[in-house]
Amino acid sequence: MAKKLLIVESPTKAKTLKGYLGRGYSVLASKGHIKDLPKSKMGIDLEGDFEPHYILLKDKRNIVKKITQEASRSNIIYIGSDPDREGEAIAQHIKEEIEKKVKDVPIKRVLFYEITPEEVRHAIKNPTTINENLVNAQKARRTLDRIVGYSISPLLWKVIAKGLSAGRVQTVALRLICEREEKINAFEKTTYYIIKGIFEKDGIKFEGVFQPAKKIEKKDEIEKIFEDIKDKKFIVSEYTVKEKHIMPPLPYKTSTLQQDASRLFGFSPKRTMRLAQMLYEGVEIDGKNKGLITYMRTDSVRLSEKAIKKIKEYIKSSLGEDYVQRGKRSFKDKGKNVQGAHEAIRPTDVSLTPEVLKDKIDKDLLKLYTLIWQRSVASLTKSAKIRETSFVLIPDKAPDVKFKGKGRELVFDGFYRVLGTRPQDVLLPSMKKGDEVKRVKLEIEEKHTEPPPRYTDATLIKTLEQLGVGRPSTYAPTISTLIERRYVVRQKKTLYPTELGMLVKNVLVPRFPDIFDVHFTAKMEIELDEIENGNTDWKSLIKEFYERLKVKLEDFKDNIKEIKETEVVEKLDEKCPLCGAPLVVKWGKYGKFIACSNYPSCKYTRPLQEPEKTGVKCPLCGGEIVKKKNRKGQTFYACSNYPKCKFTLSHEPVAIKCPSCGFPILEKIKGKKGTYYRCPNCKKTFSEDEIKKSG
DNA sequence: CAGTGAGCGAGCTTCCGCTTGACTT
Repeated sequence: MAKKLLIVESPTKAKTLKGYLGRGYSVLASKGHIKDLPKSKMGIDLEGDFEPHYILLKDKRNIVKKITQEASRSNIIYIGSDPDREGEAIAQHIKEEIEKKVKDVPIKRVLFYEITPEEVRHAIKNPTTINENLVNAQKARRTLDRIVGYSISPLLWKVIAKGLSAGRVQTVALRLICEREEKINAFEKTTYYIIKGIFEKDGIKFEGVFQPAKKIEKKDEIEKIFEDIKDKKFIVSEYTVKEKHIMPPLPYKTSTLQQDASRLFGFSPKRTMRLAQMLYEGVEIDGKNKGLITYMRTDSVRLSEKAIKKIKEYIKSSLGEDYVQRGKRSFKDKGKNVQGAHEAIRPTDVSLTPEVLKDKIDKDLLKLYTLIWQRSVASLTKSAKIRETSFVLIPDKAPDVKFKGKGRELVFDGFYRVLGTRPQDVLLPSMKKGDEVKRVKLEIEEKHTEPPPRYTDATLIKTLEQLGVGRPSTYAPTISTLIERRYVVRQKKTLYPTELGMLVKNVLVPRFPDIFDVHFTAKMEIELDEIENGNTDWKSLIKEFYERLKVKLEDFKDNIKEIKETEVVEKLDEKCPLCGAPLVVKWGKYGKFIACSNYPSCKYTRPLQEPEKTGVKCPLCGGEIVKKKNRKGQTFYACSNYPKCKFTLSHEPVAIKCPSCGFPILEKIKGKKGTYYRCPNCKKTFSEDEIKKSG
């Protein structure tokens, strides 16, 4: 019978700990939060004391039951949820639930900063109590997010369409994407000119470019310079050689892993996380289950002492002493708490090289694992060294026309050897000041200034992280939400705002400028730090926040009609065929539609775009068959008399009589082996040849 | 492989952050 109970968040972690602690311990996982605000209502007394009314999550009932059962059989209970704000709240909630059922069993809080037998033993030997300040900071964070989300989203339902949403994180992400689009639209392309030269010395050709500090936008201006120098001698006026060290990259954390997986493999953040989770939970290797990487939701780039030692040993034995990074590398991330809940994302066992795992795990898993493995090993490999040479050439008697260029040579590959890539060398001849070089070719090149690029998953996540908006567990879901709400579409890797996304951003940002300011979250974090340090009372912070917000909410509500009329609904020149009132374009759940301005007394509506006609008559009612889209965006064909007539087809109809049963139309189906036809009535299929023969 | 689908007008939508499953066809 187990006498001690330990509760952690992740089931995988629980399994590992069980292995360390052995008999005498029962280890259970809460699988994240067990309590939260109710989904169906605000759950906060906004006119009272702002205490959040957390309820037990439905899908955690069984887990909590198991925890309390096990608790009643234990002499002592340790709660080892993650050592951070959310983890502390989880600990508090677990404690509350246990205390409802089990009395007189001591409940302790333990903090694991690392999952190693020594660290775990140390943590259990030094238990503490729940840190109320951290719990309060979580309450503040949670209530603020709920208040923002649940009081602003309904405004969108009233003004645009039901089902829409707004939030501290998603609306800022949307804002970034939309404002970038506005910048692109406002961008004015300018043309400017440079002169590119190919030179030669000692049989080596190289490139130098004349690019004046002030851009030359007039063609005749550059032509004048060109004419002036085109036949002149070119002399080396400057030549410098520098050795530079290139630092190895830091190990991966969630955000950087998502960025690279997107950039290199085109994986969406969602897919990356699914794959990483599989690597974390473990893969069957030679009949044994083995977790291949450390936890994948982390904002830390710290590596454990033990891991550093192992990886350095690996580097020494595989690449030699010369490649092992000396001294201790600081993994500090801009003064952030290095003692966070998790390590960087790294392989659990560096000796399991990608080569070893080849053929043992799925292709995509191997791709991601390779990335993680290489990056972790590279982070402890020596810097690379390059020799960089830069030169300036000037045409004879024209010292202002400087042709500049750079050469580059990798003299020590260092960590590049682990990554399997290296910067391309650019070779230059040896030169010294005063040398003359041979002019091979000079030409004017037209250049254009470029607008800023649209965000991709990778660049959006990078920006959000830099702003401190969102957490490792939310980067992927945030982008998914924007796409689900139809605020944003992803094409290839690029994120484009939709018309709806722009509308939502334009309605919200000017009316709630501080909340949807890109720096709001960073400011909030400073306040939360004060709560965590015990310097601020969380309730007064939230009260003050809400008092300010309330004014803006009221303003918005007072102006709903006006906002709708001036910013959302578009008036048409057309009159309603039923009542003669003007028609308008409104927003619905599935996009825009045309409706009568007299709603609700007149209920006339029609789709904004007439569905495309196929020219084929409906075999049931004689109406027209039109091309439509279902709510998933897939096309199908249906009778234009819907809902009176419910005839539908999944493929394009053609007015050909079925050779078998005489049904008036056939479906044209594009299969893998070519096009064939099928009768919707008798279901028989016909090849193109058979159709031609039967006429 | 086959084959469903659409309503935008009265009962519900929505937030962020922690973590992983699963009533059956």
